[in-house]
Amino acid sequence: MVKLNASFYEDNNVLRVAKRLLGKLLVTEMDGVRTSGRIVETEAYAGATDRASHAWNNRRTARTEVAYAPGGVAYVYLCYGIHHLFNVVTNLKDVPHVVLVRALEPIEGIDHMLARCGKIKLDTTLTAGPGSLSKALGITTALTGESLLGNKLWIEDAPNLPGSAIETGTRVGVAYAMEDTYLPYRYSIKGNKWVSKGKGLKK
DNA sequence: CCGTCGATCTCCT
DNA sequence: GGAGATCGACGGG
Repeated sequence: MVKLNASFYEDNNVLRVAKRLLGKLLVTEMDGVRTSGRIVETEAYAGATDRASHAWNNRRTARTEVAYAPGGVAYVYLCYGIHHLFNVVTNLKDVPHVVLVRALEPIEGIDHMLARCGKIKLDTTLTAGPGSLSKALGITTALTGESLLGNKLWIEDAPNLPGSAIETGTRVGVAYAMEDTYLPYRYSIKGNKWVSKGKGLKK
């Protein structure tokens, strides 16, 4: 399997990256344990011009500074004080576009993932949802800023899906974003059972 | 099956 | 002080 390279992440179209990430393999390897899952759901956050983005209007805080790095690093932040949400930084330096990975289909190291989550049986609660998948793969805010070209956390290539296999919708939990609430920036693999149950708002 | 609520960090969008 | 790119526990029907 081939790791996605810098040029994949430095693409200046965050929507294209979000769609291309569907079907690819998100891998972590820590303490000799490899776990992975196929990406089945993503959301794009278009930085300065996107009111749903933490980096709207080029806002810079300690938390979001990493989103301004060149594409190809992890942006992991704490949501509701508890959940670690994994995002892929895209585009060039100083353009804070990111893709939130919202759901995975578990592939490798399922026993390790279950153990991390205190679960016995495999079901969709393991990795359907951005907080859940981070816990299953052992992703925490300690990994924010980590290169996706390194050996802890990376994404392996897979063929791009045809447009007909991709479901498009509105993003989950962004009702505060005013005119950007209804942007069609959520993508998932049509009919895949590992997609999260989160509902985007309808216009 | 559904609605409610608590957890508890960051930024006030 | 309040809300948030969330989840799971709990109680009622």
